[in-house]
Parts: sequence; C-alpha cells; structure tokens
Amino acid sequence: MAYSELRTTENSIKTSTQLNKKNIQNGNKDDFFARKQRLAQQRKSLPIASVEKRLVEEVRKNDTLIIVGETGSGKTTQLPQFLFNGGFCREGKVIGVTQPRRVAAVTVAKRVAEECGVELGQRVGYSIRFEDMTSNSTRIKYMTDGLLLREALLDPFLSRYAVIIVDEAHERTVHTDVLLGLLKNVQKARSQSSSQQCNTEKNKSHNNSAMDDNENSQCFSLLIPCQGRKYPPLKLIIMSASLDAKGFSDYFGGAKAVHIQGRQHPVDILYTLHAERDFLEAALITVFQIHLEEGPGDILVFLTGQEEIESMERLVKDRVQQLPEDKHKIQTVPIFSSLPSEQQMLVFRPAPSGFRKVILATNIAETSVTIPGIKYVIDPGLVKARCYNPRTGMESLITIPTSKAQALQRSGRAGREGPGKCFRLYPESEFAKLADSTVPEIKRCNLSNVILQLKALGVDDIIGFDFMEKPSRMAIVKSLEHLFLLGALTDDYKLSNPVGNQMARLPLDPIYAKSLILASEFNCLEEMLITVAMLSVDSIFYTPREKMKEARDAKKSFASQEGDHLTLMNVFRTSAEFLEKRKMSGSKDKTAERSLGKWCRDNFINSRSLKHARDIHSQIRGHVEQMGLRVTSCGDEMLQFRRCLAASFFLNAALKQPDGSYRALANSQIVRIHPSSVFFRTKPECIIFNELVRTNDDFIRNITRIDPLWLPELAPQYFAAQS
DNA sequence: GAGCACTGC
Repeated sequence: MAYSELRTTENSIKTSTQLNKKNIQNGNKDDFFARKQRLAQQRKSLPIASVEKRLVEEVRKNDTLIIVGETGSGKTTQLPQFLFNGGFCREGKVIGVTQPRRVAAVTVAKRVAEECGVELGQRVGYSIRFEDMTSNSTRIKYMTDGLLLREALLDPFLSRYAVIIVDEAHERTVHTDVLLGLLKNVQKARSQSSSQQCNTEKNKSHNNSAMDDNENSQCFSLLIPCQGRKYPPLKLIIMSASLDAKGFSDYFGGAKAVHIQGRQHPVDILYTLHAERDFLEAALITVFQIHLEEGPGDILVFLTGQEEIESMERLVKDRVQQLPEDKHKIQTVPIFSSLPSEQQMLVFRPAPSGFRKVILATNIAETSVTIPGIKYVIDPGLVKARCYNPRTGMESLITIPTSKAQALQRSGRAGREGPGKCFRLYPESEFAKLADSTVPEIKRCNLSNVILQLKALGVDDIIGFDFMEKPSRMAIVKSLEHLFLLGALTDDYKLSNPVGNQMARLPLDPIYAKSLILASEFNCLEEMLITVAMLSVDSIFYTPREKMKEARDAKKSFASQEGDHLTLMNVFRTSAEFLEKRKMSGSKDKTAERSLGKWCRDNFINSRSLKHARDIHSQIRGHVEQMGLRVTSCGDEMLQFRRCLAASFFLNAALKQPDGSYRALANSQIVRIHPSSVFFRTKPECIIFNELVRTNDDFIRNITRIDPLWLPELAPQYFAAQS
C-alpha cells in the first residue's frame, strides 16, 4: 500500500534504565539499596524534576493551576511528592489525586509509596471501590474520580483535602466532568468560608447573605453543612495530557496553565495516499507490509470490536499461508474487554523467538492496557462509541471516526520504548477534518445518575449548573422526568425524602436503587439484592464460538421459566452454594476461590463478571442494612418477587404483538426479545425488561413475565391515566 | 437466532 512521506512528530529524549522486575521480588539487602538508588536516579532524570521549585511556587500562588504534561513527564507520581515536601499537608491535611481508572490509582500509589520508602497505606495510599488502602496517616491519596464524588456526599466541603489533583482530565469521563463542576463550587465556598465567617444563627434556612450574587446560589446549599466552621482554601490542580489547556483554563476563570515536557520517543506518522474503502483489508495489507519490509518489533492494530478482531485473526492466519515458509513467523493475539482475563494476559507474553507479535485490540489498548514491545501501530481511524438518544431514551453503539486527540494517543503507543511508526489508514487531508477531541461522555449518556448525585450534593438547579460542557436541555429534562417517575424527586423537582435520599446513597442505577427500596416493602430484598448485583455487571454468560453447544446446555441448567432475572439469581445462588461447600469442607478461601474459577469455566460463566457481582452484592447489602431496610427473603414465593419486579420496572413494561414482537407501554415503541433471553422462543403476553439496546434491531434483554393486571395495581399513578 | 468500545460508584 502506498503511504505519504515520513514525518517526525516529537523529539527524542533518551530514557533511563528500565526497571528490573526481578529485583523487586528479591528481599536481598544489596538489591534493596541498588533499587533504591535506581529509583532516586530515575526520579531525578524525569523532565518534571528540574521544575520542582517553580511548580510548588505556582501552586502556592494560584488557587487553581492547569498542568499540561505529556506522556512520561512524571507529573502523576512526582507532583504530589513535591507538594508534600512543600508543606501542603500541614495540620493533617491530605493531597487527593484522582484517576479515571482503578488500575491507575493502584499502580501509581504503589510506585509512589516505594519512591517515598513508606509502606503502602501509610503516608501514601489509595482508595477505590471495594478496596481502601489508606489510614489516618495517609497524606497522599490516589483514588478514582467516582470515589471522590461519593466522598463528597458525606463531606460536601471535602474538608480533609488541602489539594485536589484531577489527573487525566482530558479524558472527560462523566465522573471527571461532574467532579470539575463540584470542585469549582467547593473551592468558591471554601474561599468564602475562610474570608467571611459563616453566621450560624442567620443561615439556618436558605438565605443568600453569604453569597454575593445569584450565580453563586448553587454553592450556597453546599455551604450549609459548614456553618460556623472555617476551611482553608482548596488548591485545585487539573492535569491533562492534551495540548489544549484553554478549555480548562477558561472554565476556571482564566487559571494559569503550565506546560511540562514529556519523554516520548519519536513516532513517524504515515498516511495513505487515498481513502481506503475496506479498512480491514487495508489493515491486513499493512500488517504484511510491515512484516516483510520493516525491522523487528510488534504491531498493534486498533479495530472497533470483537467481531472485526476475530475475522482479522482469521484473515492474517489465512494470508500467512501464502507467504514463503521463512516468513511465517507471525503470532496474532486478540484483546478486548469481554475476553476472559487468562486470555487477555497472553498479550503480555513475548512472542516465541523470531516471531513477530500482532496484537489485535479495541481501544482497550489506547489507555487501559499498556503492552510492551510495540513498535508499529496501525490505526484505521475508527472507534465504536456509545450514543444516547434522549428523545427515545435509547442507547446504541455506532462506529465513528476518532478525534485528533485519540489518533495521537494511538500513535503514541508506538513510541514508549523506542522510535516507532504509526500507519494511519486514511489520507492526511482526512486527519485535518477530524474533531480536535472526543465529545465528552456527559453529552452522550443518560443523565439520571448524574442528576441524582448533584441533587444529593445540594445542587437543585441542574439546568443552571456550571458544567464545563452542558448536556442538552432535552437530556436533562428527560432524566428529571425519569427520576420523578421513580419517586426520587418531589413535584417541585427537589430530592424526595426518604426515597430520593436513599436512592442517591446507593451506588447503582437509580432504577435499581429504587427496586431495593421497594423490595424491602415486598419482603424480598434478599432476592432483589442478588438481582441488581447481577444486572449491574457485564454479561455473566460466556459463549465461545467453538463451544456454542456446550455453552448453551450449561446455560439451560440455570434457566427459569419465570424469566432472566430468576435465571441470573440461580447462577448467583448456585455459585454461592458451591463456594460455601468448598469452604465448609475445609478449603482455604484462596483454594475455594480457585475452584470457583473452574466451576465458572465448566459452566461457561464469566468469572470476572461473577466476582464483580459478588463484590457489588456485599457492598450494597452493607448499604441497605445501614439504611435500616429489612433484608428478608420471600422464600419460594416467586410470585411475590415478580410482583416486586413489576412494581420496580413498570416503566419498562411491554405487551406481545401478534407478530411476536413487543410494544413498550411507555412510548409504544416496537422492540424484540434478544436471542440471549430465556423468552426468545416462548413469548409471554406481558413482560418487564431492563435493557433496550439498538444493534441490528431494537432488542430488549433481561426479561421477566408478569401479569398485565399488576401494572395498574402496583403503579396506579402511572397507568391509571393511560388506560 | 445475536453479537456487546471503554470506564466508574
């Protein structure tokens, strides 16, 4: 295939010695000191090290600072240490650093603890869902941004923190965007609380005297809990890898932005001369072009989904047979999120000697997973993205062109260990037409959860909330209506008590949170806890292409005639009984867990999803018990449980049509039962469902049969007017 | 008889 001239994007800076994994495990004293010395050397050689004093000074001078740091600058690990040494943790205050992903929070915290020579969980720690590695002495705390949002519900002023660093802000996840808005309010309120004494007597009710103008009225509600208390100003640092700091700076009132040099090797970017019609074929040709003409080094190919990855794998294997025998040494390795972890791990294993590894990946390899040894990247310029239509309330996945930022992120994967090459399968003129950055997630998702959180944080005027980028009015109104129908909001759209408050405290989809509250009244909270935990995770059933029949039979053994909800519950309970038996018979916890892994494989269950569901189950159980909800079981009274499902998910009720499709009662939309449902063949007259996704058709998933007469009985406020 | 980018509480 023809490519245009090579172009060099970034300057090369030599990297220091790589870490030697072996030495970490060795408790040997010499190794310990050698490693310590090496760590210190590495720290000193980071681009950020030379500007330590200046950075600390800038943070002292500016309440908000934007830091643009390229990959490898060391900003995430070093800046918190600089600030700690600079005295920002006086009086027991904490430096919080947020990350969009759990793995990042954990690995960075471990690294920093080691650099500081302290035990993880002491001065340096991390906190993510299901795992808290912090203590009273923790001063540098890495955490996920979603977790900090949850913390804000309990401590609206984030009073423990002197500094909050929002890392990877350019990724613009929903959590990051909500957090930025919240932090802006907290910062404003805290600087006012320290400059202006709150008047405890006068401010019992909503009273604007503590604020200068209406624009500030939103942080007023945040002020209430701090009445009479004083807080030091909150230092805010927004760190981004994208070169465009202006958006963040503008949002924070013209905050100062500083730039820190990165340390990437140069990556040559090549474009095709013409637009390619078939990107799979173009990628295939490029793989072999690299294999035959370029030096050693592994290839990373970005594809849109599992299906493309699997067909690409077959194509490479077929095509390699046409080459002379001495050119056969290619090994393909797929990676995507729903792949079982053991198979995911294979991408990290070096290819056999003399072989070239070709990694076929979704955008899991863009940020979440860093694979060593990549020298070549092939980027067709496409990505599958979630879209939300607020009018229909429907989510869908569509393939769209990447943004420039995303293309840059992908090409950067070729320059982590040495100079690399990136082949973009489109002409350079097309690159110029790409959007600069990806549309923030908050503009393309259902907002019910976001709104419930904001309401619980005291933000009543959602439409007036100062989002960095405002979601559409329609999306906001739609979600407000939805929350109102669930009973989370009152007639004047305030958070209801106790229902709305309880729902906001549960880390679940609002509709699932509501179902738990209802279940305690229906005496089936035990069952509903299991159900919502199982509904909250990715697909539980795993169906490998080559073992379809076995997988289907395994699934049948769990199937319930009542529907998918009870089927999921059967899986959960059977696995729990299995684990219990193992532990009773004297197996250690670890051994029992391992045999659960085998049980999962035998039953074609995705063990990662099941583990996740078990974690959610125990976490949520703790929450509902704390709230004082009664956790009781309906035993064999499945009718009672199905009635509770109907009462919970009445917004998703549907009636069978003569042609076997269904009509959703809420909006008369015609939908079809997904083939993964137990009701794909035997179709009941009336059902409730949990998920509506558009793929080749408008499919509904997770379905239970109900009696249509229950609907007006259990949700009269909704169905009375309609019948 | 389908096919599910990726995170997160």
